[in-house]
Amino acid sequence: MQRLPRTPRGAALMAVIEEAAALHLRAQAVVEQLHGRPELTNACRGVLRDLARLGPRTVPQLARGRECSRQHVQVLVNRLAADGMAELIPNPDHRRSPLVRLTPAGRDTLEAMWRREGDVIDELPTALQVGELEGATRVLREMRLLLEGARPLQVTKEEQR
Amino acid sequence: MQRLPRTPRGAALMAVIEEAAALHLRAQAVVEQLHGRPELTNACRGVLRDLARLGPRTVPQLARGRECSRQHVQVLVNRLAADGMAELIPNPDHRRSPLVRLTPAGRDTLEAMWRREGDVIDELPTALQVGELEGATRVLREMRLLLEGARPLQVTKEEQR
DNA sequence: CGCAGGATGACAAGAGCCTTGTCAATATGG
DNA sequence: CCATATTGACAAGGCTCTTGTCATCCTGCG
Repeated sequence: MQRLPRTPRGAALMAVIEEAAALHLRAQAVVEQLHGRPELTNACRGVLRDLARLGPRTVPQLARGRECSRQHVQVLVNRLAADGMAELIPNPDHRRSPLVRLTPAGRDTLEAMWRREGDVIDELPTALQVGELEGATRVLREMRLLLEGARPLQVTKEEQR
Repeated sequence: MQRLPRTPRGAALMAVIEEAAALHLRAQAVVEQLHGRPELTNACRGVLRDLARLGPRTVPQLARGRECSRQHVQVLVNRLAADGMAELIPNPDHRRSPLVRLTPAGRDTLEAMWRREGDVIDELPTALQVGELEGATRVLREMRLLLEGARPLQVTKEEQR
């Protein structure tokens, strides 16, 4: 039973992917127990982050940016709205599709999350140098772009059925 | 609204985590469409990989190695057994808890998966050097170990209720 | 302007992943 | 030998996400 990239470079690429996956899972676990259960679910937090990063957006816009179905995003947004984390405001460009905006409560929640995460990150006792970290980041980004390759995007017409 | 690690190192660590997550998701998407839907689901593939890596194991052993509930792993194993990918063989050390072992069909399936993945990896057109990749792998591993910190493990007694 | 076709919100059914709780049968260790 | 723990099986339920369907709204084209 062979580990199958056959070139040294292939093996090294595979190792990076595996470690990236392991780190991601571990980081997610840390984040999970950091914000505890009671707060928002993972997917909701993702939408919240998008709203903070991108500003008010309609549901379909959020869905496109997230590469998942607009119906699902709709559910998440409705949940956030019900929880007072987001609100729907009139959209001057579209009467049927309101803009979703963070409420102050949503903003506070997000900032508390970021503060908790930042605290953990800043206190990690590591000897890693900023230069090494930047090198790793660059490698990871390049690999992601490679894997994105010629990716199709932006279709719609209800995703071509 | 601030991105909150306050030190340069914190920001660099955060960047690595974010890129690792992005790469992981992208790699998962590639793998997903590589093996197509008809085959096994993601979780089943994970168990299959564990079986190949670790050899015959009981369900509870698999669950502990995977940090998820034994009940869930049981379901996955039952599914694999039903699909002919794994088989249950008598366990000399435990009459009630059989060992789960890959069948030849399971092994073939796994090897086909690895071959497909290896082919994609080996053919990525990248200028990244093996040394850079190894550096990135080292950084990622170190960060994961940092985040594992003093992690509790191996509790049981039905997970302390 | 009028209208066809696309976009949007809402709802539903369903798949996959995972958890906790429970139960009966079996192991284990003192 | 017996209390305690483990194991397999089943159930209920939550979260994430998909696809399909509808009625309604919007937009662009003629």
